[in-house]
Amino acid sequence: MAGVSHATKLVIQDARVLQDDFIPKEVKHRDPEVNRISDALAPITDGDSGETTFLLGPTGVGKTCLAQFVTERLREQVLDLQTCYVNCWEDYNRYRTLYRVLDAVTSTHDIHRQSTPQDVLLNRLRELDDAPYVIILDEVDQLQDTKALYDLYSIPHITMVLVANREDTLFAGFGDRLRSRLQSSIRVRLAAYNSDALVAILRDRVRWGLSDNSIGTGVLDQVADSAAGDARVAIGTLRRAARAATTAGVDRITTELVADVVPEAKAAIRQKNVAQLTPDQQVLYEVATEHGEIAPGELYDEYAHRVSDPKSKRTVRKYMGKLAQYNLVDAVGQKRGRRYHVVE
DNA sequence: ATTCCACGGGAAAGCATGGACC
DNA sequence: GGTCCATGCTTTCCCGTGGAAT
Repeated sequence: MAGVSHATKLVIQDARVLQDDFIPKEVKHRDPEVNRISDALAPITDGDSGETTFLLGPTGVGKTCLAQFVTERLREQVLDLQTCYVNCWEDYNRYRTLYRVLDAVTSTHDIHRQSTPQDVLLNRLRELDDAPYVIILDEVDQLQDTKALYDLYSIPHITMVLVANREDTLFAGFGDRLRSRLQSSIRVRLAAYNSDALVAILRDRVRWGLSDNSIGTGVLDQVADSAAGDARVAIGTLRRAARAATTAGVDRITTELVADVVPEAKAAIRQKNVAQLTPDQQVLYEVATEHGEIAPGELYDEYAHRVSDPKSKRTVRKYMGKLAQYNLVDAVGQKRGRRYHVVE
């Protein structure tokens, strides 16, 4: 108290608004998209099921935020509405997805992992037809087994909101039946934010979360520019800069401070993906990173050299497919001529 | 033209987990 | 407790395919 003036320190008033999972009470710059999603879900208010809706666009454009915002708002209108958020990164196959969806609305004491057949999960879901159910499937392109989509699609009281990066690769993995069923679904495409929009978003977060005058307009521009349209990176940068300012005991976020934390903000996203890999997969990624670009044979030899109990070549090929799907690595060329590049 | 290497689908084996039953 | 069974996940094995190197 005495001696140390508050004015000399940057104060984080509300750290939550700088977290990744924060959902604002109002969404800016996305009115047309919000309306289209709302329209797609509107039949639910009349007791029907909504349209299957895709939210498509690059990372950090607010897809997940929008999906949650709209379903949250719908919940205010529909009393018995059930909702569920599934991240397909974590629940990447049919069983886990169904389990998560069921677990969100019922007590699953009698359902146990592994030893309960998938059909049982599905039947239980079908029986829950007394209330509408909106399911957000995030990062749905990470789903290895699209049967779950087919299953859920076939249940009348369930409405799906599917979130993904790229439409073409997503639909390519679907198979004919599913593709034709989803042909008529609503698609909402979200473009990257421009710099002005990002600055506006950041300004709100600063107003809600930080003390006044803690960051200048020019510095906000800098944060926005470095994020290249990705709001997640922008907010992450702001969060890290605020934290750095706090530990340094200064009252303003400066240009230098932002420049310091930009690399780690960008690396953090990648780091999150790498952390989810198994030790074997991490070694493969490590080898690939050291070379930047590498032929499969050389990659395998080096990998086998580094671990005590190397997996088979076939398994490594599967692993590499996974790394490619996670966009950590790029597979260039077919068959024999293939080379792996690490994605920068 | 032939050989070589890698891909990727599918079948089967091996593993872990949890229930049922004794 | 101990044993057996069902289920799903991972890994390996097998192998047809095809582009690249010789």
